[in-house]
Amino acid sequence: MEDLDRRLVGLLLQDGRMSYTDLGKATGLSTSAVHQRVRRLEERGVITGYAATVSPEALGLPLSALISVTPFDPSDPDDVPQRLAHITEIEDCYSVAGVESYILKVRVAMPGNLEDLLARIRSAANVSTRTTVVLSTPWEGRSASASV
Amino acid sequence: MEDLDRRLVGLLLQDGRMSYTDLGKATGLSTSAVHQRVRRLEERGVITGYAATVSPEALGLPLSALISVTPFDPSDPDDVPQRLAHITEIEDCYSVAGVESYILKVRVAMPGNLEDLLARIRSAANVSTRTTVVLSTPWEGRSASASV
DNA sequence: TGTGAAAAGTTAAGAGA
DNA sequence: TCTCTTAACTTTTCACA
Repeated sequence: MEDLDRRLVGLLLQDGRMSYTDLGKATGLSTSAVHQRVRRLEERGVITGYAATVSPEALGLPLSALISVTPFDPSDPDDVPQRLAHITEIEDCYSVAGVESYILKVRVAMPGNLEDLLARIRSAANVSTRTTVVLSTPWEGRSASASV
Repeated sequence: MEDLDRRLVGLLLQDGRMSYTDLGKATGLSTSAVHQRVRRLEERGVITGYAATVSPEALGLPLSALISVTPFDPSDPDDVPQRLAHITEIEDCYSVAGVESYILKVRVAMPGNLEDLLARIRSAANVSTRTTVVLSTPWEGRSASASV
């Protein structure tokens, strides 16, 4: 990928609503050249979409936790992600190389909701869980990709 | 927060570049009413920004890992996040209630870079680390906030 | 909080190098 | 792959309910 494309991606990571005109000013390209390049980045799957970033606290979800998930029965077919997909509190789901099989990141309003959520996770996927509560978030979503 | 605001936030989580005109059509509001509401959501800090979402693989960072961080010397002043802030590979930094003090999510190009990164983390913050490699990501960034 | 209207700015698509 | 052009659309601001 070209340097110009990298710069466009970097700018759009910082401000996903930046206009093609401003992207052009920042890169020295014409508006339509920017437009074409961004469209190509989208088509190639480098840019997969655009999203508002919201404050979970402001939306009433101040409590985050990381949950390690281990299947009870290792002989079960491993369809844990599918079994958990409908649970909207689970923001991220990683399959990992560790003592656990999966690590989930969840957000809820308060401790009672976390208790309830854990019960739903355990019964939906037939797993045991180990939960680590997040006390504070020095930063999040800083796009390591920005370093590219 | 009102139901209309929730719907606007939900729509902008899904498509952060949606026009005010289209947001108006989706909510039944006039363009300028949408504009005012979105501006207020931004001012109140509910919407904190907009970002392109990119594929880390397409950017050449296919290897993710979760790193548990524990200070060597518990009597040290705890400024681990500040000491790590300059390391751009660290996408998320959580302070947690567990045997470890922090959990980091990082992205790198290949195993060698992970080795190098761990050395930099340990020496920058005077910590020990325990690393869990991510094998696959069934989903990520699904905005639990969408459930609001 | 909302509306509608008008000016200023942006996007999208095509022709041409 | 770039620029330029032009029509269609979107944003922004304002007066007013």
